Amino acid sequence: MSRVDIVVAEQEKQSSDGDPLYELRAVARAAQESERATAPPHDLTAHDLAARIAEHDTGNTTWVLPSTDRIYPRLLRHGMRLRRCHDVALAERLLLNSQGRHDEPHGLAAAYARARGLPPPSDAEDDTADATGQAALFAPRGTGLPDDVTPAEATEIVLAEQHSAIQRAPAPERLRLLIASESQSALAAAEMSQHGLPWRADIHDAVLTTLLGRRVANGRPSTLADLADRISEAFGTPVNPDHPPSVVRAFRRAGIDVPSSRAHVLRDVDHPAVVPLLEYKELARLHSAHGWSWLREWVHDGRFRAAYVVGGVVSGRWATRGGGALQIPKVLRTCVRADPGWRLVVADAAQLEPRVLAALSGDRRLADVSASSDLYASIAADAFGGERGRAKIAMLSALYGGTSGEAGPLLARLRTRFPDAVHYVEHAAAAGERGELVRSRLGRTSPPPSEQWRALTGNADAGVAAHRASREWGRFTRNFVVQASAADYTSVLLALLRRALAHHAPDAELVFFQHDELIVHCPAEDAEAVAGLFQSCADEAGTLTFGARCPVRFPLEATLVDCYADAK
DNA sequence: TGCCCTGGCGCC
DNA sequence: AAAGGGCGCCAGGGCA
Repeated sequence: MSRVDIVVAEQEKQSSDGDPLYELRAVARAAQESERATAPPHDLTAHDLAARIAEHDTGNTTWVLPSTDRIYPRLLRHGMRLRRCHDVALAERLLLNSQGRHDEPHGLAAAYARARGLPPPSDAEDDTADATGQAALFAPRGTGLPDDVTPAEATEIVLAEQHSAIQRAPAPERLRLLIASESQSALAAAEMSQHGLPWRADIHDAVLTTLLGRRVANGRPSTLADLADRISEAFGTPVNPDHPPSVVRAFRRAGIDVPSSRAHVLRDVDHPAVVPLLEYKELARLHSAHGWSWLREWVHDGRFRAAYVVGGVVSGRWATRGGGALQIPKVLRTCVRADPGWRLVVADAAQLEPRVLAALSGDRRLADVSASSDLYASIAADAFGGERGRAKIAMLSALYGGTSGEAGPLLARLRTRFPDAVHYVEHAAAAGERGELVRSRLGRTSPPPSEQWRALTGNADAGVAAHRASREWGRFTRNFVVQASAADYTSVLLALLRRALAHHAPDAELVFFQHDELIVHCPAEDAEAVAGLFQSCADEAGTLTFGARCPVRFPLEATLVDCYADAK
Protein backbone atom coordinates (compact mmCIF):
# COMPACT_ATOMS: atom_id res chain seq x y z
CA MET A 1 0.00 0.00 0.00
CA SER A 2 1.20 3.46 -0.73
CA ARG A 3 2.30 5.81 1.98
CA VAL A 4 0.07 8.75 2.78
CA ASP A 5 1.09 12.06 4.29
CA ILE A 6 -1.63 14.12 5.92
CA VAL A 7 -0.97 17.52 7.42
CA VAL A 8 -2.74 18.33 10.70
CA ALA A 9 -2.58 21.96 11.71
CA GLU A 10 -4.33 24.17 14.18
CA GLN A 11 -6.14 27.08 12.62
CA GLU A 12 -6.12 30.48 14.23
CA LYS A 13 -9.88 30.26 14.55
CA GLN A 14 -11.25 28.71 17.70
CA SER A 15 -14.38 26.75 18.37
CA SER A 16 -16.90 27.96 20.93
CA ASP A 17 -15.19 25.99 23.72
CA GLY A 18 -11.94 27.83 23.15
CA ASP A 19 -10.12 24.93 21.51
CA PRO A 20 -8.57 25.60 18.16
CA LEU A 21 -10.20 24.37 15.00
CA TYR A 22 -8.14 22.05 12.85
CA GLU A 23 -7.33 21.72 9.21
CA LEU A 24 -6.34 18.54 7.42
CA ARG A 25 -4.52 18.39 4.14
CA ALA A 26 -3.59 15.27 2.25
CA VAL A 27 -0.21 15.95 0.76
CA ALA A 28 -0.01 15.98 -3.00
CA ARG A 29 1.64 12.93 -4.42
CA ALA A 30 0.82 11.22 -7.64
CA ALA A 31 -1.05 8.43 -5.90
CA GLN A 32 -3.11 10.85 -3.89
CA GLU A 33 -4.29 13.21 -6.56
CA SER A 34 -7.74 11.71 -6.44
CA GLU A 35 -8.05 12.48 -2.75
CA ARG A 36 -7.06 16.05 -3.45
CA ALA A 37 -9.92 16.49 -5.87
CA THR A 38 -12.17 17.22 -2.95
CA ALA A 39 -11.50 20.35 -0.95
CA PRO A 40 -9.33 19.68 2.09
CA PRO A 41 -11.37 19.70 5.28
CA HIS A 42 -11.02 22.63 7.58
CA ASP A 43 -12.81 24.12 10.57
CA LEU A 44 -12.73 20.69 12.19
CA THR A 45 -13.48 20.53 15.89
CA ALA A 46 -11.42 18.20 18.03
CA HIS A 47 -14.30 15.75 17.80
CA ASP A 48 -14.31 15.90 13.99
CA LEU A 49 -10.57 15.51 13.94
CA ALA A 50 -10.69 12.45 16.15
CA ALA A 51 -13.05 10.78 13.69
CA ARG A 52 -10.76 11.58 10.75
CA ILE A 53 -7.74 10.31 12.59
CA ALA A 54 -9.50 7.08 13.56
CA GLU A 55 -10.37 6.60 9.91
CA HIS A 56 -6.96 7.34 8.43
CA ASP A 57 -4.43 6.29 11.07
CA THR A 58 -3.29 3.14 9.36
CA GLY A 59 0.32 2.11 9.49
CA ASN A 60 0.77 3.83 6.14
CA THR A 61 -0.16 7.30 7.26
CA THR A 62 2.36 9.85 8.40
CA TRP A 63 0.73 12.77 10.14
CA VAL A 64 2.65 15.90 9.30
CA LEU A 65 2.65 18.26 12.26
CA PRO A 66 4.01 21.81 12.30
CA SER A 67 5.20 21.06 15.82
CA THR A 68 4.37 17.95 17.85
CA ASP A 69 5.23 19.69 21.07
CA ARG A 70 2.56 22.29 20.38
CA ILE A 71 -0.31 20.30 18.93
CA TYR A 72 -0.06 16.74 20.23
CA PRO A 73 -0.64 17.29 23.96
CA ARG A 74 -4.02 18.77 23.13
CA LEU A 75 -4.89 15.88 20.85
CA LEU A 76 -3.93 13.48 23.62
CA ARG A 77 -6.23 15.27 26.04
CA HIS A 78 -9.02 14.66 23.57
CA GLY A 79 -8.13 10.98 23.49
CA MET A 80 -6.41 10.99 20.10
CA ARG A 81 -3.27 9.02 19.36
CA LEU A 82 -1.06 9.15 16.32
CA ARG A 83 0.94 6.19 15.18
CA ARG A 84 3.49 8.08 13.22
CA CYS A 85 4.35 11.68 12.46
CA HIS A 86 6.77 14.01 10.75
CA ASP A 87 7.58 16.96 12.98
CA VAL A 88 8.28 19.91 10.71
CA ALA A 89 9.93 22.08 13.36
CA LEU A 90 12.26 19.31 14.52
CA ALA A 91 13.14 18.45 10.94
CA GLU A 92 13.81 22.10 10.16
CA ARG A 93 16.15 22.41 13.08
CA LEU A 94 18.06 19.22 12.21
CA LEU A 95 18.39 20.36 8.60
CA LEU A 96 19.56 23.84 9.57
CA ASN A 97 22.01 22.42 12.07
CA SER A 98 23.42 20.07 9.46
CA GLN A 99 24.49 23.20 7.59
CA GLY A 100 25.94 24.80 10.70
CA ARG A 101 23.02 27.23 10.93
CA HIS A 102 22.22 26.50 14.56
CA ASP A 103 20.93 29.91 15.54
CA GLU A 104 18.37 30.38 12.80
CA PRO A 105 14.66 30.18 13.66
CA HIS A 106 13.06 26.82 12.90
CA GLY A 107 9.33 27.34 13.51
CA LEU A 108 6.73 27.04 10.79
CA ALA A 109 6.68 30.73 9.90
CA ALA A 110 10.45 30.81 9.53
CA ALA A 111 10.56 27.59 7.55
CA TYR A 112 7.82 28.83 5.25
CA ALA A 113 9.58 32.12 4.64
CA ARG A 114 12.77 30.24 3.85
CA ALA A 115 10.92 28.00 1.41
CA ARG A 116 9.63 31.13 -0.31
CA GLY A 117 13.03 32.79 -0.36
CA LEU A 118 12.00 35.46 2.12
CA PRO A 119 13.81 36.53 5.29
CA PRO A 120 12.62 34.25 8.10
CA PRO A 121 10.93 35.89 11.10
CA SER A 122 12.26 34.88 14.48
CA ASP A 123 10.40 32.14 16.32
CA ALA A 124 7.48 33.31 18.43
CA GLU A 125 8.43 33.60 22.08
CA ASP A 126 5.28 31.81 23.10
CA ASP A 127 5.68 28.75 20.96
CA THR A 128 6.54 26.75 24.00
CA ALA A 129 3.94 24.78 25.85
CA ASP A 130 3.90 23.31 29.32
CA ALA A 131 3.55 19.65 30.13
CA THR A 132 -0.14 19.72 29.42
CA GLY A 133 0.25 21.61 26.19
CA GLN A 134 -1.16 24.88 27.35
CA ALA A 135 0.63 27.78 25.81
CA ALA A 136 2.39 29.40 28.69
CA LEU A 137 1.36 32.80 29.98
CA PHE A 138 0.32 34.45 26.79
CA ALA A 139 -2.70 34.29 24.57
CA PRO A 140 -1.92 32.95 21.09
CA ARG A 141 -0.13 35.62 19.14
CA GLY A 142 -0.86 34.33 15.70
CA THR A 143 1.04 32.08 13.41
CA GLY A 144 3.47 34.63 12.02
CA LEU A 145 2.47 33.43 8.53
CA PRO A 146 1.33 35.75 5.75
CA ASP A 147 -2.44 36.18 5.52
CA ASP A 148 -2.77 34.37 2.23
CA VAL A 149 -1.58 31.00 3.51
CA THR A 150 -3.07 28.71 6.14
CA PRO A 151 -0.85 26.81 8.57
CA ALA A 152 -1.66 23.56 6.80
CA GLU A 153 -0.78 24.98 3.38
CA ALA A 154 2.46 26.37 4.73
CA THR A 155 3.25 23.05 6.36
CA GLU A 156 2.74 21.22 3.09
CA ILE A 157 5.06 23.59 1.27
CA VAL A 158 7.73 23.31 3.94
CA LEU A 159 7.43 19.53 3.93
CA ALA A 160 8.21 19.38 0.21
CA GLU A 161 11.20 21.64 0.77
CA GLN A 162 12.43 19.43 3.59
CA HIS A 163 12.13 16.28 1.53
CA SER A 164 14.33 17.77 -1.14
CA ALA A 165 16.77 19.17 1.43
CA ILE A 166 17.13 15.68 2.90
CA GLN A 167 17.75 14.34 -0.59
CA ARG A 168 20.57 16.85 -1.08
CA ALA A 169 22.19 16.09 2.26
CA PRO A 170 25.47 14.14 2.42
CA ALA A 171 23.79 10.99 3.80
CA PRO A 172 20.08 11.21 3.00
CA GLU A 173 19.15 7.77 4.33
CA ARG A 174 20.63 8.50 7.71
CA LEU A 175 19.11 11.94 7.99
CA ARG A 176 15.74 10.53 6.97
CA LEU A 177 16.00 7.94 9.73
CA LEU A 178 17.04 10.60 12.22
CA ILE A 179 14.15 12.91 11.38
CA ALA A 180 11.69 10.03 11.47
CA SER A 181 12.89 8.74 14.82
CA GLU A 182 13.06 12.19 16.36
CA SER A 183 9.49 12.74 15.23
CA GLN A 184 8.31 9.52 16.87
CA SER A 185 10.33 10.42 19.96
CA ALA A 186 8.42 13.68 20.12
CA LEU A 187 5.17 11.71 20.16
CA ALA A 188 6.58 9.51 22.91
CA ALA A 189 7.66 12.56 24.91
CA ALA A 190 4.18 14.08 24.82
CA GLU A 191 2.66 10.74 25.78
CA MET A 192 5.07 10.37 28.69
CA SER A 193 4.07 13.78 29.95
CA GLN A 194 0.46 12.78 29.68
CA HIS A 195 0.91 9.46 31.49
CA GLY A 196 3.16 10.89 34.15
CA LEU A 197 5.61 8.97 36.27
CA PRO A 198 3.80 7.20 39.14
CA TRP A 199 4.92 9.10 42.22
CA ARG A 200 3.94 8.50 45.82
CA ALA A 201 3.71 11.88 47.52
CA ASP A 202 3.29 10.24 50.94
CA ILE A 203 6.57 8.36 50.56
CA HIS A 204 8.31 11.47 49.30
CA ASP A 205 7.10 13.41 52.32
CA ALA A 206 8.31 10.67 54.65
CA VAL A 207 11.76 10.61 53.03
CA LEU A 208 12.05 14.37 53.36
CA THR A 209 11.04 14.30 57.00
CA THR A 210 13.48 11.50 57.78
CA LEU A 211 16.41 13.22 56.10
CA LEU A 212 15.67 16.92 56.64
CA GLY A 213 13.72 16.85 59.85
CA ARG A 214 10.50 18.54 60.78
CA ARG A 215 9.13 21.03 58.29
CA VAL A 216 9.34 24.64 59.39
CA ALA A 217 7.31 27.37 57.72
CA ASN A 218 9.58 29.90 56.00
CA GLY A 219 12.71 28.39 57.42
CA ARG A 220 15.15 25.53 57.34
CA PRO A 221 13.73 22.17 58.35
CA SER A 222 14.92 21.14 61.80
CA THR A 223 17.83 18.89 60.82
CA LEU A 224 19.15 21.45 58.34
CA ALA A 225 18.83 24.17 60.95
CA ASP A 226 20.78 22.06 63.46
CA LEU A 227 23.52 21.46 60.92
CA ALA A 228 23.72 25.18 60.16
CA ASP A 229 24.12 25.86 63.88
CA ARG A 230 26.88 23.26 64.17
CA ILE A 231 28.69 24.84 61.22
CA SER A 232 28.60 28.28 62.82
CA GLU A 233 29.73 26.82 66.15
CA ALA A 234 32.64 25.05 64.50
CA PHE A 235 33.77 28.32 62.97
CA GLY A 236 33.03 30.22 66.16
CA THR A 237 31.12 32.81 64.16
CA PRO A 238 27.84 32.88 62.21
CA VAL A 239 28.28 31.47 58.71
CA ASN A 240 25.62 31.06 56.04
CA PRO A 241 26.32 27.66 54.49
CA ASP A 242 24.13 28.57 51.52
CA HIS A 243 26.51 31.37 50.60
CA PRO A 244 29.80 30.02 49.18
CA PRO A 245 31.84 33.23 49.59
CA SER A 246 30.99 33.37 53.29
CA VAL A 247 32.13 29.77 53.69
CA VAL A 248 35.41 30.47 51.90
CA ARG A 249 35.94 33.56 54.11
CA ALA A 250 35.24 31.55 57.25
CA PHE A 251 37.89 29.00 56.31
CA ARG A 252 40.33 31.79 55.55
CA ARG A 253 39.75 33.27 59.01
CA ALA A 254 40.53 29.83 60.39
CA GLY A 255 43.83 29.94 58.51
CA ILE A 256 42.78 27.60 55.71
CA ASP A 257 42.85 28.77 52.10
CA VAL A 258 40.34 27.02 49.89
CA PRO A 259 39.77 27.92 46.24
CA SER A 260 36.04 27.32 46.57
CA SER A 261 33.53 25.71 48.88
CA ARG A 262 32.85 22.79 46.59
CA ALA A 263 32.25 19.48 48.26
CA HIS A 264 35.26 17.75 46.68
CA VAL A 265 37.51 20.60 47.81
CA LEU A 266 36.22 20.55 51.37
CA ARG A 267 36.58 16.79 51.59
CA ASP A 268 40.35 17.21 51.82
CA VAL A 269 40.20 19.94 54.45
CA ASP A 270 40.88 19.17 58.10
CA HIS A 271 38.50 21.36 60.12
CA PRO A 272 35.56 20.52 62.41
CA ALA A 273 33.12 22.42 60.17
CA VAL A 274 33.77 20.14 57.21
CA VAL A 275 31.66 17.19 58.30
CA PRO A 276 28.49 19.18 59.06
CA LEU A 277 29.07 21.32 55.97
CA LEU A 278 29.21 18.35 53.62
CA GLU A 279 26.13 16.88 55.21
CA TYR A 280 24.38 20.23 55.02
CA LYS A 281 25.19 20.68 51.34
CA GLU A 282 23.80 17.34 50.40
CA LEU A 283 20.58 17.79 52.34
CA ALA A 284 20.11 21.43 51.39
CA ARG A 285 20.35 20.39 47.79
CA LEU A 286 17.57 17.87 48.27
CA HIS A 287 15.49 20.44 50.12
CA SER A 288 15.80 23.17 47.50
CA ALA A 289 15.69 21.06 44.35
CA HIS A 290 13.27 18.26 45.25
CA GLY A 291 11.79 19.26 48.60
CA TRP A 292 8.25 19.95 49.66
CA SER A 293 7.74 22.84 47.29
CA TRP A 294 8.80 20.68 44.34
CA LEU A 295 6.38 18.02 45.54
CA ARG A 296 3.53 20.49 45.74
CA GLU A 297 4.24 22.00 42.37
CA TRP A 298 5.01 18.91 40.33
CA VAL A 299 3.16 15.93 41.74
CA HIS A 300 -0.59 15.73 41.30
CA ASP A 301 -2.93 12.77 41.50
CA GLY A 302 -0.06 10.37 42.08
CA ARG A 303 1.85 11.39 38.97
CA PHE A 304 4.92 13.49 38.28
CA ARG A 305 4.33 15.10 34.92
CA ALA A 306 7.54 16.37 33.43
CA ALA A 307 7.64 18.51 30.30
CA TYR A 308 10.25 16.93 28.08
CA VAL A 309 11.98 18.97 25.41
CA VAL A 310 12.99 16.95 22.35
CA GLY A 311 15.47 18.57 20.03
CA GLY A 312 16.40 21.40 22.36
CA VAL A 313 19.95 20.21 22.93
CA VAL A 314 22.33 20.07 19.94
CA SER A 315 23.67 16.70 20.97
CA GLY A 316 20.13 15.31 20.73
CA ARG A 317 19.76 14.53 24.38
CA TRP A 318 16.41 15.48 25.82
CA ALA A 319 16.02 18.35 28.20
CA THR A 320 13.12 19.15 30.47
CA ARG A 321 11.29 22.37 31.10
CA GLY A 322 10.66 22.65 34.81
CA GLY A 323 10.51 19.83 37.29
CA GLY A 324 14.08 18.70 36.78
CA ALA A 325 12.92 15.30 35.59
CA LEU A 326 16.37 14.33 34.37
CA GLN A 327 17.94 15.01 37.76
CA ILE A 328 15.73 13.02 40.07
CA PRO A 329 18.05 12.20 42.96
CA LYS A 330 18.62 8.52 43.61
CA VAL A 331 17.32 8.84 47.14
CA LEU A 332 13.87 9.67 45.74
CA ARG A 333 13.63 6.71 43.40
CA THR A 334 11.76 4.98 46.17
CA CYS A 335 8.83 7.34 45.49
CA VAL A 336 8.33 5.84 42.04
CA ARG A 337 5.95 2.93 42.62
CA ALA A 338 3.72 1.00 40.29
CA ASP A 339 -0.02 1.29 40.80
CA PRO A 340 -1.68 -1.72 42.48
CA GLY A 341 -1.88 -4.54 39.98
CA TRP A 342 0.69 -2.84 37.76
CA ARG A 343 4.45 -3.13 37.46
CA LEU A 344 7.39 -1.08 36.36
CA VAL A 345 9.69 -2.38 33.67
CA VAL A 346 12.99 -0.56 34.05
CA ALA A 347 15.69 -0.85 31.44
CA ASP A 348 18.97 0.84 30.86
CA ALA A 349 21.41 0.57 28.04
CA ALA A 350 24.57 -0.65 29.71
CA GLN A 351 27.69 1.48 29.00
CA LEU A 352 26.02 2.94 25.97
CA GLU A 353 28.63 5.53 25.03
CA PRO A 354 31.65 3.19 24.83
CA ARG A 355 29.57 0.81 22.74
CA VAL A 356 28.55 3.66 20.48
CA LEU A 357 32.21 4.56 20.11
CA ALA A 358 32.96 0.96 19.15
CA ALA A 359 30.22 1.08 16.54
CA LEU A 360 31.25 4.47 15.17
CA SER A 361 34.92 3.69 14.89
CA GLY A 362 34.60 0.11 13.71
CA ASP A 363 37.26 -0.82 16.26
CA ARG A 364 37.36 -4.58 15.92
CA ARG A 365 38.69 -5.42 19.34
CA LEU A 366 36.35 -3.04 21.14
CA ALA A 367 33.44 -4.57 19.25
CA ASP A 368 34.64 -7.99 20.38
CA VAL A 369 34.71 -7.06 24.04
CA SER A 370 31.27 -5.43 23.67
CA ALA A 371 29.87 -8.95 23.68
CA SER A 372 30.16 -8.75 27.44
CA SER A 373 27.38 -7.08 29.35
CA ASP A 374 29.98 -5.52 31.64
CA LEU A 375 32.04 -3.71 29.08
CA TYR A 376 34.45 -2.10 31.53
CA ALA A 377 35.27 -5.45 33.06
CA SER A 378 36.14 -6.92 29.69
CA ILE A 379 38.19 -3.90 28.69
CA ALA A 380 39.98 -4.32 32.00
CA ALA A 381 40.56 -8.00 31.36
CA ASP A 382 41.81 -7.22 27.88
CA ALA A 383 44.07 -4.27 28.56
CA PHE A 384 44.28 -3.25 32.21
CA GLY A 385 45.22 -6.39 34.08
CA GLY A 386 41.66 -6.81 35.28
CA GLU A 387 41.49 -3.42 36.95
CA ARG A 388 37.97 -2.31 36.11
CA GLY A 389 38.31 1.10 37.73
CA ARG A 390 41.32 1.94 35.59
CA ALA A 391 39.62 0.71 32.44
CA LYS A 392 36.70 2.96 33.18
CA ILE A 393 38.86 6.02 33.79
CA ALA A 394 40.70 5.38 30.54
CA MET A 395 37.49 5.06 28.58
CA LEU A 396 35.90 8.12 30.15
CA SER A 397 39.03 10.10 29.40
CA ALA A 398 38.75 9.08 25.78
CA LEU A 399 35.10 10.13 25.70
CA TYR A 400 35.45 13.38 27.62
CA GLY A 401 39.00 14.46 26.95
CA GLY A 402 40.24 14.10 30.51
CA THR A 403 43.94 14.65 31.08
CA SER A 404 44.45 15.03 34.80
CA GLY A 405 45.70 12.48 37.27
CA GLU A 406 46.54 9.14 35.76
CA ALA A 407 44.23 9.70 32.80
CA GLY A 408 47.12 10.37 30.40
CA PRO A 409 48.98 7.08 30.78
CA LEU A 410 45.74 5.10 30.99
CA LEU A 411 44.52 6.66 27.77
CA ALA A 412 47.83 5.80 26.13
CA ARG A 413 47.35 2.21 27.21
CA LEU A 414 43.82 2.23 25.81
CA ARG A 415 45.20 3.57 22.54
CA THR A 416 47.61 0.68 22.14
CA ARG A 417 44.82 -1.88 22.49
CA PHE A 418 41.94 -0.02 20.81
CA PRO A 419 43.67 2.27 18.32
CA ASP A 420 40.72 2.81 16.00
CA ALA A 421 38.37 3.80 18.81
CA VAL A 422 40.81 6.25 20.35
CA HIS A 423 41.75 7.64 16.97
CA TYR A 424 38.09 8.30 16.22
CA VAL A 425 37.57 10.63 19.17
CA GLU A 426 40.98 12.24 18.76
CA HIS A 427 40.16 12.99 15.16
CA ALA A 428 36.91 14.66 16.28
CA ALA A 429 38.82 16.64 18.90
CA ALA A 430 41.35 17.82 16.33
CA ALA A 431 38.54 18.93 14.02
CA GLY A 432 37.00 20.93 16.84
CA GLU A 433 40.31 22.53 17.70
CA ARG A 434 40.46 23.78 14.12
CA GLY A 435 36.90 25.14 14.39
CA GLU A 436 35.38 22.54 12.08
CA LEU A 437 31.95 20.95 12.47
CA VAL A 438 31.58 17.30 13.41
CA ARG A 439 28.60 15.00 12.93
CA SER A 440 26.90 12.15 14.70
CA ARG A 441 26.26 8.86 12.97
CA LEU A 442 22.84 9.97 11.69
CA GLY A 443 23.81 13.53 10.97
CA ARG A 444 23.34 15.68 14.03
CA THR A 445 25.85 18.46 13.62
CA SER A 446 27.89 20.34 16.18
CA PRO A 447 27.46 24.11 16.24
CA PRO A 448 30.21 26.31 14.82
CA PRO A 449 32.33 28.03 17.47
CA SER A 450 31.54 31.66 18.19
CA GLU A 451 33.09 34.61 16.39
CA GLN A 452 34.82 35.41 19.64
CA TRP A 453 36.40 31.97 19.63
CA ARG A 454 37.58 32.42 16.04
CA ALA A 455 39.07 35.79 16.84
CA LEU A 456 40.86 34.39 19.86
CA THR A 457 42.19 31.21 18.28
CA GLY A 458 43.10 33.03 15.08
CA ASN A 459 45.21 35.51 16.98
CA ALA A 460 48.83 34.43 17.05
CA ASP A 461 49.51 36.69 20.03
CA ALA A 462 46.78 35.18 22.19
CA GLY A 463 49.09 32.33 23.19
CA VAL A 464 47.91 30.38 26.20
CA ALA A 465 44.32 31.65 26.09
CA ALA A 466 43.98 30.72 22.41
CA HIS A 467 45.43 27.30 23.06
CA ARG A 468 43.08 26.73 25.97
CA ALA A 469 40.00 27.84 24.00
CA SER A 470 40.99 25.59 21.15
CA ARG A 471 41.44 22.58 23.44
CA GLU A 472 38.13 23.28 25.16
CA TRP A 473 36.26 23.24 21.87
CA GLY A 474 38.09 20.07 20.93
CA ARG A 475 36.83 18.40 24.11
CA PHE A 476 33.33 19.47 23.15
CA THR A 477 33.51 18.04 19.62
CA ARG A 478 35.27 14.91 20.90
CA ASN A 479 32.37 14.23 23.20
CA PHE A 480 29.79 15.44 20.70
CA VAL A 481 30.37 12.67 18.19
CA VAL A 482 29.75 10.04 20.85
CA GLN A 483 27.03 11.72 22.89
CA ALA A 484 25.09 12.75 19.79
CA SER A 485 25.43 9.31 18.19
CA ALA A 486 24.22 7.76 21.43
CA ALA A 487 21.23 10.09 21.16
CA ASP A 488 20.74 8.89 17.57
CA TYR A 489 20.64 5.35 18.84
CA THR A 490 18.24 6.03 21.73
CA SER A 491 15.98 8.04 19.47
CA VAL A 492 15.64 5.08 17.13
CA LEU A 493 15.24 2.77 20.10
CA LEU A 494 12.45 4.88 21.54
CA ALA A 495 10.62 5.00 18.23
CA LEU A 496 10.86 1.22 17.87
CA LEU A 497 9.85 0.55 21.43
CA ARG A 498 6.87 2.88 21.22
CA ARG A 499 5.68 1.08 18.11
CA ALA A 500 6.26 -2.36 19.61
CA LEU A 501 4.38 -1.46 22.78
CA ALA A 502 1.42 -0.12 20.84
CA HIS A 503 1.28 -3.37 18.94
CA HIS A 504 2.03 -5.98 21.63
CA ALA A 505 1.02 -4.33 24.90
CA PRO A 506 -1.39 -1.49 24.17
CA ASP A 507 -2.11 -0.86 27.86
CA ALA A 508 1.57 -0.35 28.67
CA GLU A 509 2.71 3.23 29.13
CA LEU A 510 6.15 4.69 28.58
CA VAL A 511 6.54 6.91 31.63
CA PHE A 512 10.20 7.91 31.81
CA PHE A 513 13.24 8.34 29.61
CA GLN A 514 16.60 9.66 30.70
CA HIS A 515 19.46 9.50 28.19
CA ASP A 516 19.94 5.73 28.33
CA GLU A 517 17.26 4.56 30.71
CA LEU A 518 13.57 3.81 30.19
CA ILE A 519 10.61 3.00 32.40
CA VAL A 520 7.38 1.40 31.27
CA HIS A 521 4.38 1.19 33.59
CA CYS A 522 2.07 -1.67 32.68
CA PRO A 523 -0.49 -4.11 34.01
CA ALA A 524 1.33 -6.87 35.89
CA GLU A 525 0.19 -9.52 33.44
CA ASP A 526 1.84 -7.64 30.56
CA ALA A 527 5.16 -7.07 32.30
CA GLU A 528 6.96 -10.16 31.00
CA ALA A 529 5.85 -9.47 27.47
CA VAL A 530 6.96 -5.85 27.73
CA ALA A 531 10.34 -6.85 29.11
CA GLY A 532 10.73 -9.24 26.20
CA LEU A 533 10.38 -6.41 23.72
CA PHE A 534 13.29 -4.36 25.04
CA GLN A 535 16.23 -6.40 23.82
CA SER A 536 14.83 -7.01 20.36
CA CYS A 537 14.18 -3.27 19.96
CA ALA A 538 17.70 -2.53 21.21
CA ASP A 539 19.17 -4.93 18.66
CA GLU A 540 17.11 -3.47 15.86
CA ALA A 541 18.06 0.07 16.90
CA GLY A 542 21.71 -0.93 16.66
CA THR A 543 21.21 -2.34 13.18
CA LEU A 544 19.24 0.64 11.91
CA THR A 545 21.59 3.21 13.38
CA PHE A 546 24.95 1.62 12.68
CA GLY A 547 24.23 -0.73 9.80
CA ALA A 548 23.40 -4.40 9.48
CA ARG A 549 27.03 -5.48 9.70
CA CYS A 550 27.77 -3.62 12.90
CA PRO A 551 29.16 -6.24 15.31
CA VAL A 552 28.63 -4.24 18.49
CA ARG A 553 26.17 -5.55 21.05
CA PHE A 554 23.81 -3.18 22.83
CA PRO A 555 22.51 -4.92 25.96
CA LEU A 556 19.26 -3.47 27.27
CA GLU A 557 18.39 -5.49 30.27
CA ALA A 558 14.90 -5.08 31.66
CA THR A 559 14.10 -5.42 35.35
CA LEU A 560 10.56 -5.99 36.64
CA VAL A 561 9.93 -4.13 39.87
CA ASP A 562 7.22 -2.49 41.91
CA CYS A 563 9.55 0.28 43.01
CA TYR A 564 12.12 2.09 40.88
CA ALA A 565 14.64 2.01 43.74
CA ASP A 566 14.71 -1.79 43.45
CA ALA A 567 15.93 -1.77 39.84
CA LYS A 568 19.60 -2.70 39.33
C1' DT B 1 10.81 44.20 42.20
C1' DG B 2 12.82 41.53 38.31
C1' DC B 3 17.03 40.23 35.52
C1' DC B 4 21.36 38.27 35.09
C1' DC B 5 25.46 36.30 36.81
C1' DT B 6 28.12 32.97 39.74
C1' DG B 7 28.84 28.99 42.43
C1' DG B 8 27.41 24.71 43.24
C1' DC B 9 25.52 20.15 42.41
C1' DG B 10 21.85 16.68 40.91
C1' DC B 11 21.37 13.35 36.84
C1' DC B 12 23.52 10.87 32.45
C1' DA C 1 38.50 9.94 44.38
C1' DA C 2 38.00 13.00 40.80
C1' DA C 3 38.38 13.93 36.18
C1' DG C 4 36.62 15.08 31.48
C1' DG C 5 31.48 16.23 28.03
C1' DG C 6 26.18 17.50 28.38
C1' DC C 7 22.10 19.56 30.83
C1' DG C 8 18.53 22.23 34.64
C1' DC C 9 17.78 24.30 38.80
C1' DC C 10 18.49 26.80 43.11
C1' DA C 11 20.33 30.40 46.40
C1' DG C 12 22.65 34.59 46.84
C1' DG C 13 23.94 39.01 45.37
C1' DG C 14 24.75 42.99 42.28
C1' DC C 15 22.28 46.06 39.60
C1' DA C 16 18.62 48.74 37.38
